[in-house]
Amino acid sequence: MNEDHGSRRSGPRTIAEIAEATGFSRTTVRFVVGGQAERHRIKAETRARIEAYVAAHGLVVDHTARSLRTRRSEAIGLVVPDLANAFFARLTAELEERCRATGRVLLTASSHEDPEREAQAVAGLVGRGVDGLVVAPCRPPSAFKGIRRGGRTALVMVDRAYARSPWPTVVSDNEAAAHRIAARLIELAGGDVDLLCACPDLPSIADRLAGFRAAARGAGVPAIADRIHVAAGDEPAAAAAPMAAILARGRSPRALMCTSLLMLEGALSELVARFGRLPEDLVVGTFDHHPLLDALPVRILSVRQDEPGIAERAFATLVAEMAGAPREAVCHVVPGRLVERGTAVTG
Amino acid sequence: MNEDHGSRRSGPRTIAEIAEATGFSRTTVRFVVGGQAERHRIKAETRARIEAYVAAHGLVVDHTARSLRTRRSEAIGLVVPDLANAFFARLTAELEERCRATGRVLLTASSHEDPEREAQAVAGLVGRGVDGLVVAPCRPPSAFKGIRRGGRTALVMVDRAYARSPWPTVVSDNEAAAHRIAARLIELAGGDVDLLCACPDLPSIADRLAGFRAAARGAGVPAIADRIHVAAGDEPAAAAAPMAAILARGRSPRALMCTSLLMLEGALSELVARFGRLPEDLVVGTFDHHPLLDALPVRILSVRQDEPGIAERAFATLVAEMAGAPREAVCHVVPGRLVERGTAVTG
DNA sequence: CTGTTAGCGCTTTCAA
DNA sequence: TTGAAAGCGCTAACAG
Repeated sequence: MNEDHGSRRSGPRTIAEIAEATGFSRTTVRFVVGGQAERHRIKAETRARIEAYVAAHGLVVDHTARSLRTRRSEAIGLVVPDLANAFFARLTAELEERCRATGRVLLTASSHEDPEREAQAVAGLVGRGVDGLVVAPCRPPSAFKGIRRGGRTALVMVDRAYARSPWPTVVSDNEAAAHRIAARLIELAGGDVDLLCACPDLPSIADRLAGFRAAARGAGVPAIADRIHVAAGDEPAAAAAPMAAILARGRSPRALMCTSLLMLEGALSELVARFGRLPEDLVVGTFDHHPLLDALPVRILSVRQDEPGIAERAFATLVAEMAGAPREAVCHVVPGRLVERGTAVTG
Repeated sequence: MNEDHGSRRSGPRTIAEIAEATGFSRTTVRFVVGGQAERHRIKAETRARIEAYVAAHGLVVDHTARSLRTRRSEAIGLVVPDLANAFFARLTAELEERCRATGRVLLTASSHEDPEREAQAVAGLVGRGVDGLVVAPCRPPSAFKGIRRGGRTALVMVDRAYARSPWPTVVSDNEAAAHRIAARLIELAGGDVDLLCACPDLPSIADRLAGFRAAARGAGVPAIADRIHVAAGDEPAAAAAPMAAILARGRSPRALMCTSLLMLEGALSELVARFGRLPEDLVVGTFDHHPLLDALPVRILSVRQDEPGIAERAFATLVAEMAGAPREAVCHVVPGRLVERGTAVTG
């Protein structure tokens, strides 16, 4: 029956168990394990006895119970389209690091670009009592209105700046970066440049398109609309159709700009399939850097988004709001870094 | 003073609030929102009134309070060396998906290969009351002995099978896969093959080394010990030193096997730095696939680990243990998939 | 069919 | 310097 008398248990103890075992009250125990022994002038011997017991048996304070009482969980939630995506994976890692450093934990969830899943994820995390939420939203954020439990959950958006979002937002400088890449490609290829993009309605992608268009306009490139090719989805296979359209011109593109690494992967596959290799004089521009790009036998420009910077801004904003700062619907823009490398193979 | 009378609040309600507002008891409300209306034969009108109220005002059940009472959190924890690493990112995504599908949430933490951080992460997650824990351990798992709160936290290890671990473990078939890659490289390069590796003491890497050695032995390759080059850490920059040793022979290696993508990246950088391009007849074998590998101008073999398979096995094992199944210290081996692609550039 | 009650382990306030 | 008591929102067992 009662195989568990409290003293035979292995594993860490609760505060009440320690109190009973040492003969002091819960309050006293809590003061010493909470590091408030000095402040409450606990007798040295009392303190020593309690600390010895803890050292011997261990202690894990139950955050569940603590949260219930204090109405805060020291946890923050993250909702992204896809955790396996390199950008979001790095963002997750950076946020997790900041959580750890401040004694918090990170709860993660993926929306797979599905607003319903996103809503479920948010509700689930809020129900778990997260103090704050970082979301890379897959739709205009109207759905977030009523979700905040008692209005107490802080919220910041990342990666996608929907117009007139009421939430603070942190994004990369997509338009400026796209402008820089495009201008350079146009310069290198004498204006003969194509853009391969997916999900043009996402704010981040729309900004990249705008940057591309502005650069083309600035350089006087004609018929730029015919040079913008939209894939059905942001995955390598979806790049096949638009690439077929490009290759139907009967020659390799001179310069190719991609709005994501996945598009680039798809494009390269198609080129390799068509020509047996990557055309030597091709120039490529892309968003999101990957070290393997350096080994490709083409001239390549990429923009590395500043995940640590984005994470830092988002986290700081979130913490400020959790600490009671008024929410401001500002959009923080974090610059990326342009990486240009001459082609290695022809060097 | 009392600006909040309970009915003026916006946002979802607690069960007690709904009970008071509708005039029924908490039990009744709980039965209908918990989908147990049928089972307890709640009057249809009662049910309709409650459901209407919920539809109008929303409801978020407080998992914090529920957990405190039920002693389970419907949450599982994941501790990996680095969330940004592509393999672990995919594993995380797969686990998160399985959590979502079963109404759980995933709490993530990184150890950065530091046993102390790992212990902190585990303690933090256990303190949060996770029902189960998936860990890619960075040291022999002796430290996990006492951590399980009340002995109730299920635990399964992934990616690294330490000898005589008392916990169920799920890993890739590193040795067999390495054997296959090595055998093929030896065949293609007439036995002229080098291995670049980091962290040879990790069980996964040790297994890959063993597979390499066995293949070399089987093919009668001489002086294989001289062909194994160890980097100081699993990061591209650390590959510089061992690559320098290889290149000091005055010629490009014929076949190069890497125990991780990061090693491969470092190796390719060095080759490009040395020769201005990748040597045309180089053959490369590596662990962990990446789509960009397909665009490299070298013949390449890679083993794609089966993250969904690993996640599925780990999750199933964890759920079984949480459901009361006895813990078995078995090691599940999930086969990877060998991807071989002829060189695109010389094709 | 519906309501009452007693805690889960913690923090907080008040008392001694 | 220490202790007692109330209660966070929920579930579970038992009464009607």
